[in-house]
Amino acid sequence: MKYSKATNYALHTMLFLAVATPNKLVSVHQLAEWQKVSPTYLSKILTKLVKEGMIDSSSGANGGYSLKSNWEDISFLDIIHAIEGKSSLFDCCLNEEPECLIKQTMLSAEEKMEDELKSQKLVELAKKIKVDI
Amino acid sequence: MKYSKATNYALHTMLFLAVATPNKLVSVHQLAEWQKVSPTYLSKILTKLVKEGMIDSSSGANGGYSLKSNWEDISFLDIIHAIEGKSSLFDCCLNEEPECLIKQTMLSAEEKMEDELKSQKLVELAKKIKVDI
DNA sequence: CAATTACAGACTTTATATATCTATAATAAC
DNA sequence: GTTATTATAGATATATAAAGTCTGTAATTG
Repeated sequence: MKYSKATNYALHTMLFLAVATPNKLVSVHQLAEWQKVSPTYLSKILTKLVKEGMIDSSSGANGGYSLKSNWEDISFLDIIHAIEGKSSLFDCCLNEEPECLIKQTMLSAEEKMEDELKSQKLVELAKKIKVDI
Repeated sequence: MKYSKATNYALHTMLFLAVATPNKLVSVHQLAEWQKVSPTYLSKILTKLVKEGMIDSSSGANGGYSLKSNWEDISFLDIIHAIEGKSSLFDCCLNEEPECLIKQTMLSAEEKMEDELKSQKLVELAKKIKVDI
């Protein structure tokens, strides 16, 4: 069980936008070159973030992606959910639902991780990095 | 990102052994039929648990699998690690290691889940089920 | 010896992630 | 308006891992 590379790219892109250019537009070409991934593939990932209302996009020359005004509220969990979906990590193989104790246990553990991811805001990491620079 | 079915089978098998027959030997045939999975495939999964020292196996007629004497110490995390491996759920795609803040954040969240899984012992679930019966 | 059971390795199948290719739509610059 | 630039969408291809099968071997019991 691993987080997908798509989640990896999404998180790095969001942090890039938050740190380097919180207002300016950044083209997928730039973002893709930096992360050594193909622009069309990264584009698909970023489109998911657009649809979830985390970033804006504008076509045409000098177009690109930028954070939305409410970006300081965005948590790690928001980004992960946008890419991986929101379904739980475990589903009981048998027909013991909804009483499957194993599933209940797994879900309660998963919630612990999600609580932490929800508390981790993008803006906090961005601040840390800016201080370092 | 999902837990594998193999982890699902392993957890259910361990709970079965803990509840139904904490001492007796149970053949993979029985366990597989109950979970509607092929015996050879389940056998591969259970062999991992044997190698991790969680269960014993004995060949020959009336052979099968049984919990080891220290089974009351076994946690969910132990079983999951035996099947999924122990590597972390997230690896930074870029070469920012070991300072990648994103990775650090992801790992700290994962640890919250693991702490919970470590605290959840198989024996507690077994007790709950026995009371229900 | 014969039946039963676990174990091991090669192999196949299936599903999903990853990535590419091509075409279309929108916008800006000229 | 034309051209260049950029995002978006859909179809397709490739890679990787999970899930499962097949066959044979080893160990134990009766």
